[in-house]
Amino acid sequence: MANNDHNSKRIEAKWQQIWEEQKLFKVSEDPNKKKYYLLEMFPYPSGRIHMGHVRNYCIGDVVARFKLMQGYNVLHPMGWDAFGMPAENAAIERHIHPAKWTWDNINFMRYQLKKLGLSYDWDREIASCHPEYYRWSQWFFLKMYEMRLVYRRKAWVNWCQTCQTVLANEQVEGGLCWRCDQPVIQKELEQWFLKITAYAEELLRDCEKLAQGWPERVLIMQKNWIGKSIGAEVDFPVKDSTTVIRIYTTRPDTLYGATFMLLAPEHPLAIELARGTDYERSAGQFIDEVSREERFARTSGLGEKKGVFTGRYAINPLTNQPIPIWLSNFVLMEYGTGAIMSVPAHDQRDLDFARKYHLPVKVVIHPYENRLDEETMVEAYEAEGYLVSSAPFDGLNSQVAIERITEYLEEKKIGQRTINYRLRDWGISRQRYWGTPIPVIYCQTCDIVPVPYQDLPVILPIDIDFKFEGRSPLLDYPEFLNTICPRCGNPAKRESDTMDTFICSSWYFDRYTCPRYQEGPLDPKAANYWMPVDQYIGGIEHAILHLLYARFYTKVLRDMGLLQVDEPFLNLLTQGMVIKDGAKMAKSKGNVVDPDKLIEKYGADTVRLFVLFAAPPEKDLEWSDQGVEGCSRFLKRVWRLYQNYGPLLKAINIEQKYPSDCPTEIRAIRRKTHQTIKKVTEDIQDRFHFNTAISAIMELINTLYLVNIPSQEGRTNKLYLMALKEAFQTIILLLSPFAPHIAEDIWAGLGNQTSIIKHPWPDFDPEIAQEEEIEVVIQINGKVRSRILVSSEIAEEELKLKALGNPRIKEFIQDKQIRRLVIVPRKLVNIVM
RNA sequence: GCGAGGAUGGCGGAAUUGGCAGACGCGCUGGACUUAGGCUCCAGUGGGCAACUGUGGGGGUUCGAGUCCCCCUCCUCGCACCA
Repeated sequence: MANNDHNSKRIEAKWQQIWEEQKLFKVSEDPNKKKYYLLEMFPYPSGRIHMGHVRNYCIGDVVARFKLMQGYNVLHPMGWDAFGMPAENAAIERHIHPAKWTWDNINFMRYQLKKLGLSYDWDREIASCHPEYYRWSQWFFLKMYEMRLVYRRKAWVNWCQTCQTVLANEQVEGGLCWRCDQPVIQKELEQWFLKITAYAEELLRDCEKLAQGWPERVLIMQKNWIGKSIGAEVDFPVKDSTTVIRIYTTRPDTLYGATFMLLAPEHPLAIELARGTDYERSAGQFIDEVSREERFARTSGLGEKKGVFTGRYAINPLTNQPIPIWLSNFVLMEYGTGAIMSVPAHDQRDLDFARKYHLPVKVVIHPYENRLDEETMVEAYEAEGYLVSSAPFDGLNSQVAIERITEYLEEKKIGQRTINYRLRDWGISRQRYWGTPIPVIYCQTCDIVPVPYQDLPVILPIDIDFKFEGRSPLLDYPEFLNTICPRCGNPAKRESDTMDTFICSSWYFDRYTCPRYQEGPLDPKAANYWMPVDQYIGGIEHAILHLLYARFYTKVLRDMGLLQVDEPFLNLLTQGMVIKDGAKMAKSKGNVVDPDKLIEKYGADTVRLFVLFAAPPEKDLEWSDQGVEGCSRFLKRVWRLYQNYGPLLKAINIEQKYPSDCPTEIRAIRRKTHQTIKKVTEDIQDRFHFNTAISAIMELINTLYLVNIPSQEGRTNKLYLMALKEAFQTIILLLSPFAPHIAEDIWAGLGNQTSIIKHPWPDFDPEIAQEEEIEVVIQINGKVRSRILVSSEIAEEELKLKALGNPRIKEFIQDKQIRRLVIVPRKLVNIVM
């Protein structure tokens, strides 16, 4: 038994301890080495590691170990995204203090991660709930306040009643809270905002820089989220009044077709316009009604389009004709100017509205191929065409007209070219306890006073009477709330809201470069040496939220002079989900596989190997217990080879040169060895296709099982043993990023004194890898009819003769006419008849 | 509706540049070892008795298509009144 089983528990514990004692993965800046910053998304300490984490971190670990062996100075850190709601929910449900719950989880999960044998520099570990981390989150807040990138305003916010807090737009998914799946309602609150919109253009533009290293779909999602649109703002005077209403449109070419105007019910002029008209009451009722509507229903496109007449008219500034002003629920106050001109002939939403309320439809653009009928049309014509009923612009192409009419508006000073973004400023206030306190003081005389830098961090009190209910306990904790105004010295109140946790994850990768730095948030030397992250690995679920915020922070930190990069993550790998029985592994579905139990049963090496072998990283991974068995079996096969021939091979010195007239069998072993190095190296570094890399290693093992195992005669054949040792040693080296413990143990067993990670990644010799004989396919009319073995250096002419001379082929050809002969060197000969 | 990705044996997946479809693993079948089972080792394994046929379906380009082009079906993901 002992011989067949490598006793994973023993050797894994042994090597993990040695790696830790020798601080093998500890790194520092070294200007003489090429740096490589490899990062996986840090986990939320929810309690236990799940398979998604295992997959994420194993993928990263292969890359880290591979780069280490290639001689890079590799930064590979780990930490904890430790603030957030689940800690409070656990507190409420189980009466455990969020801090205790969080730190217990961190300690357990760190222990779990260490059992996987991951190559982290644990000395750089950070936890975002630690005051030495969040003090700098507060520092950034104050700096951004100085830079006028932070502001406070009353705003309608997404409110989750279950979580008792505000959600950013990005955290509302289909009208439901991203965390608890409960409906989100609207509430008006005083909120702190970060001005991410100030960077909208740069965030959009720099997507181009990421096109090489990021998945296209992530960039598309980001671009859509930023939602740039180019158009014009146009002033419409209100009839019988001095008031002017400004609208935003992307289609100035349709201005002559505007037959009515729509205002958002929240528009400041909405109720004012209706005042004194016959429609005042119905308008008021309508505004009231819409305010109670769910935001999701209103913005989903599925809700009913409703409206009400204000009783007033605006003057179309180009036609000088009066058009009725209506209010409608589908116009949003937050976008553009909160008012639109309606061109029913050329906008489907407007057409639906016009037909419903019997408002006029006026065609101003005809397609080139036919004419529209405004009386009967049910589909708005939104595409390109030529202008009609547009006085001086008639006949113009609509694309051209956009430019011309915009110029005309600017000339007449009734409008201007305008760019709008869908992206809104980032509301960061959360009415929760377990988060970074917002470092602000409210004073009756001085109003809003930022906490002075020297008073940071504003410590989140831990020794607090936690009431275990939804309301933030800070609100009932006078020792925290009551303070002195730093400006006038009078009693004042602290802000009791905390920051959105996405703040923590927006700069943690910067802090890893200098985790214990005291003089400021970042040590410029370290940050500028390591940043940007060369490879970032994580789940696709963060495609918008986290990645956009992190990009935003990077640009802000650059503008503070703390960083020299524009983008934080050069390359991004979004790994697929772990699936079992056709569904994502989830507690609620009862299909979770516990990594701990698997490690207990098979060892970390097997678990690592399986999650890397079962599918390429970007695809979903279908869990298979039998697949795990297969990987375990493979490692045992490696171990058995080592048990049987390790001592023999250990004694062999492979420094000696192979003579040029090496026997065929030896050349074949060496060829396979070097082909495998080539395949594994390229699969890891060019494609991250670890599944095919592993299968190549399996092939080499299979080859060694089949070759003539050293008999008595073989034992004296030095060259043969050298080739075998070269092959086996190569297997161990190539396997080491995937299954590092068994590799390390065998490596030591082969007589090596230093860790395998210190050994350079093997190089392949293209000449040795080159096939001597290749099989060439002979086709007749594209169908394979025969195969011949030829020298890989065969001349085309000779190949042709061999193909035509092949007996089986001769039979097919007989005396028929050959119309064409296609020869693909080293691949095939196709005879066309 | 718009955008992106996908569909290959019984299963997970290979095929990187238009050139032998199915690497590797699982499963299955047979053999060896064994009192027996398991483990292990070896061999076989897309379908079809065969000619042949086969990468979701239909068409096309090409000497040659899983791969390129057109049309269609289904699946997954993202966005979805942003004027």
